[in-house]
Amino acid sequence: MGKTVTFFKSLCDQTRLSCLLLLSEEQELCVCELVEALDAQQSLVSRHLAQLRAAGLVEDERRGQWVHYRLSPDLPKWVLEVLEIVGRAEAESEDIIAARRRLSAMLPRPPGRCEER
Amino acid sequence: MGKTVTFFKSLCDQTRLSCLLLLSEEQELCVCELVEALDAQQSLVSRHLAQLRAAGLVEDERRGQWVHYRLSPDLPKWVLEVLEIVGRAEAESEDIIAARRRLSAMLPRPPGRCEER
DNA sequence: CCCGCATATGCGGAGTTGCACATATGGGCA
DNA sequence: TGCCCATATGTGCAACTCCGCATATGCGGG
Repeated sequence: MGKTVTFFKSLCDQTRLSCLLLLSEEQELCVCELVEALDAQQSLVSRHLAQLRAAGLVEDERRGQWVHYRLSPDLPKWVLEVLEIVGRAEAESEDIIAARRRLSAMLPRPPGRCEER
Repeated sequence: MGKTVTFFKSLCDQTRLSCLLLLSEEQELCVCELVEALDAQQSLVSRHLAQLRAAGLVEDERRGQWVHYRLSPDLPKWVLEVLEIVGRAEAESEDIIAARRRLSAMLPRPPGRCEER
């Protein structure tokens, strides 16, 4: 199947879209932060992240108990452009605002995040 | 469901994506042209166009026996930006090139198109 | 070594999607 | 009116998606 179609399949679910947009904003988040931000079940988030990884959109890195996700560093330019545009368009959406609020309410999270808690 | 997610659901099928990209290029196409360009069944194309119409992405206009489709005139700017970016990214794809070839091979089609045949 | 926390995955069910085939609708034309 | 062409839609099926629940895995600390 076309790579482009595969890319859009990743964007056409609210959980995955929110993950991608939050990762664009925050550079890097661990699973538990996304679970909190999206107010979703851990297994759900984990599964969608696995799909994003399979699609090559994100990469993960284990640090201790935590697994951190970020956008893949080698995404084609047009993919980044699309994400940026969508990010701007969605910036004021209920979902994203609520997610950001829950995220920043988690704790004071100095650089290093989950490791500190 | 979020409007954004709905939009991407429209893009995540190859038939619909190709329809949208061809419509971006050609301004306006009738169903039989899309059927030819995509080398697909008429019922398939018609159904996907109906989905795009339901999503508000295209509008149709009956002219005699033919129904012409074009992008909706009131699409949000970010949607047009995404379509443009994808159009550029997909411009060289097998699918689109073949579609363009079949389209231009249909006939000499002066402005007015299907009406002339 | 064992426990607990963070994360991943097996599994099954409900809903959805994409498709082909057949049929319906609607317009032009003899 | 009757026929033909372009388009839309009903129907049934196979495949796939999304989800929750339960369980597995991986890691650090006591």
